[in-house]
Amino acid sequence: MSRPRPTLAAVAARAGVALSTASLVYSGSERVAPGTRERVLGAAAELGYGGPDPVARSLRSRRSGIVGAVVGERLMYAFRDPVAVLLLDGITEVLGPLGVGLLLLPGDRERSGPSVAQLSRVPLDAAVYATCGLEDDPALEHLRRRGVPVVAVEGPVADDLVLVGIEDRAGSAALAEHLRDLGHRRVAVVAMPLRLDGTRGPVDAARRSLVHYRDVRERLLGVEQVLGSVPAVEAAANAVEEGERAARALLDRPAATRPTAVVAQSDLLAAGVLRAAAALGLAVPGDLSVVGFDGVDLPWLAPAVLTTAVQPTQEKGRAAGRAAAALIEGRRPDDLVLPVELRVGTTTGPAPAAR
Amino acid sequence: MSRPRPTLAAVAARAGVALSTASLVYSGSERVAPGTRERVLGAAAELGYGGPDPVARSLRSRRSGIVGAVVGERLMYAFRDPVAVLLLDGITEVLGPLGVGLLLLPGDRERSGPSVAQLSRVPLDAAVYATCGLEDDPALEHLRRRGVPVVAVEGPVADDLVLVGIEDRAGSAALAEHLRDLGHRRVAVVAMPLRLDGTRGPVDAARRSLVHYRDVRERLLGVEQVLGSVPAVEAAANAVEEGERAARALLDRPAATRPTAVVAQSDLLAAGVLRAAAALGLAVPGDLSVVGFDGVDLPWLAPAVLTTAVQPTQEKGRAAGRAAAALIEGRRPDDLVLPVELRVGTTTGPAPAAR
DNA sequence: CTCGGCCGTCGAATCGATTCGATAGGTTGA
DNA sequence: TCAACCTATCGAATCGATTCGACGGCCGAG
Repeated sequence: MSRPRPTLAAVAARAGVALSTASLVYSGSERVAPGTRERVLGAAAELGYGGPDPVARSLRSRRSGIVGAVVGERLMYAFRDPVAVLLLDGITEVLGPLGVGLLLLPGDRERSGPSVAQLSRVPLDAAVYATCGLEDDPALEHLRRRGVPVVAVEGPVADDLVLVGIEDRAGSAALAEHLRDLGHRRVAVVAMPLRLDGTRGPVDAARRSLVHYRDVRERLLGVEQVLGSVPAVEAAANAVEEGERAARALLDRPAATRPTAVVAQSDLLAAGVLRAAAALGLAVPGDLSVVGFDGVDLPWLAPAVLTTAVQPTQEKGRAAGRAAAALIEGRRPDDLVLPVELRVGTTTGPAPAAR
Repeated sequence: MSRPRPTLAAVAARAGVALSTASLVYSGSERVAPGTRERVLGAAAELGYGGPDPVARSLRSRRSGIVGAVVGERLMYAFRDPVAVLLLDGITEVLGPLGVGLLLLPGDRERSGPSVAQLSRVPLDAAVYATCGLEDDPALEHLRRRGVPVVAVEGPVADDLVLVGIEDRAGSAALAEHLRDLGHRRVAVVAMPLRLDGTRGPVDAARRSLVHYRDVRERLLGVEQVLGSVPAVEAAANAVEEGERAARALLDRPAATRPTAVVAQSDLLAAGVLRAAAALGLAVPGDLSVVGFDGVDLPWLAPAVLTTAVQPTQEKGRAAGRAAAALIEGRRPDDLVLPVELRVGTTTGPAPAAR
């Protein structure tokens, strides 16, 4: 057991062939005689040889078969978000059959990016900024120097990155128009975190200027483009409880000043808003209309159907996977922006008559 | 851009030192003169050298800094389970600071294990069977031949694996005792999948003998050990909807033959049972008591508090991470079984009087 | 003034494979 | 029968670092 693992050289020696011939057997070359092949495979079996060492193979072929997924915060938080999970699933769906594995690169408690120390020890063919991405992330600079191509999903924008995104702004605008057409005039936004520092509460101009996430900024702009400036409350995380908390701050006041509609920047936050509304005894959509964003499956919302902008999350993941695969092969794929679709559910209705 | 990346040799040449000296600089050795160090670092900066190639480094050091996480099914299913997410989070919490990355090894549609083709291309220092693990998984055999040490969390049991688990049986037995003490005599089980083949429905002896998951088997045994043989319905997946579906089959019948308590093998399934009960107009715990397992945070269950066996999921993950780290260093850690704790909530009560 | 020791640097072997050009042996056509 | 060709196998260079033993020069001690 503690014996050193046999190498291909040992196998070749045992089979009585040259190292290069044995290698040919494993690389599936046609140019090796059936008898020889069997002899090599036989020797390998006898020695308990488990196949060519991936590291040595990578060294020569300049390819590790590993793509890094930068998820930006602790897994337990990142994966609470169904969008992140679906996205990763789409990526692996494409990469898996190609024999490429996905390496998780979570940030730790404090920083939002992965540690450069870890990054520099891991052989990456490409990296995907999956759920996050500060535009001044030091890890990004490191990847550049290493020559690791990067796909950014809703992430940082730069010329040397391939971008896969969705119509955040248009989708948000469509939701805002829907509310405007229903007569809503007092509309508020519950925003996803503008940056990962645990801040929550009303968003003022100063805070507003600190937005680090592209999708957050775009979704905000989409609403403002239709409704003008609207009050916004930031959630400390993209999670149901945070949505509820933010919504309470917005809704726990007399009807005359209370918003008649809330635009949550994600379905998760919208679920929280619905819970807050229920807790405060507000009827949806009678007293309050609520919209989300993403179109994720929230089974426990039933029978309510959330009005939201449905994005093709899994397809976005597949696109990111395809982009990474292309980059690995040395191609440079085009940026891609996927459409979102307005889904009108049962959580929006005409604005209550002004009193 | 398309220029080949500079190598350490190029940096050394530029700095006018030997390759080995340059290497010393990057390996943080004390035995290099400050002036030399600066000259090398300066040359590296000028050339845009991003640090030593991880692959080459791994080849020599026989260490890749990568641990594989076998999650057994598609990510989108695996990560719907909060237990899986928390477990992985615990693992990365330990491994991350050690500079070790976690590589996801999902199964594909059909097989439950990762493909050997993928496995054999990836440099692994160790592997963790995280949420799954067939005892006859071909991937396991492959890892053995490759000499990759394996940590099994609730997974396959074998002498050459390090096991990290919880008191599945005792926890289940405690739940069963709780129900027995409350006077329940007609108790049914909603079981997690016995194996990953999409089967759902009543579990007969034949099916029962096919159980491939240790935790499922143990939890079943725990209940039987207290209550004797009880009817069980298998869910096709560990998910809320599947729990609901299984529970409907169990509960949609006259009160005289309906179970008065349901033991769900996970909190997710228990949530489904609660939904089924609500849909059928059954009061909990008046008409029906429900228990789960895991102790995960299900915010949308509020204000109900699920009676369940709370396992230290995250600590289990940390333990698995520590075990993997130990194995990488050549140590052989002991198996570990963590305790679970009965949490009595509001979903269990005295059995309804027999009519 | 000289010798032992120490510190910083260098050479060379090594990790385990891939891959291309070369070669030996056998076949085929003229 | 011999040249021309194939084909299966082999040798050797290569990927990019790490690491250990050796070496040269500078210092202090005798």
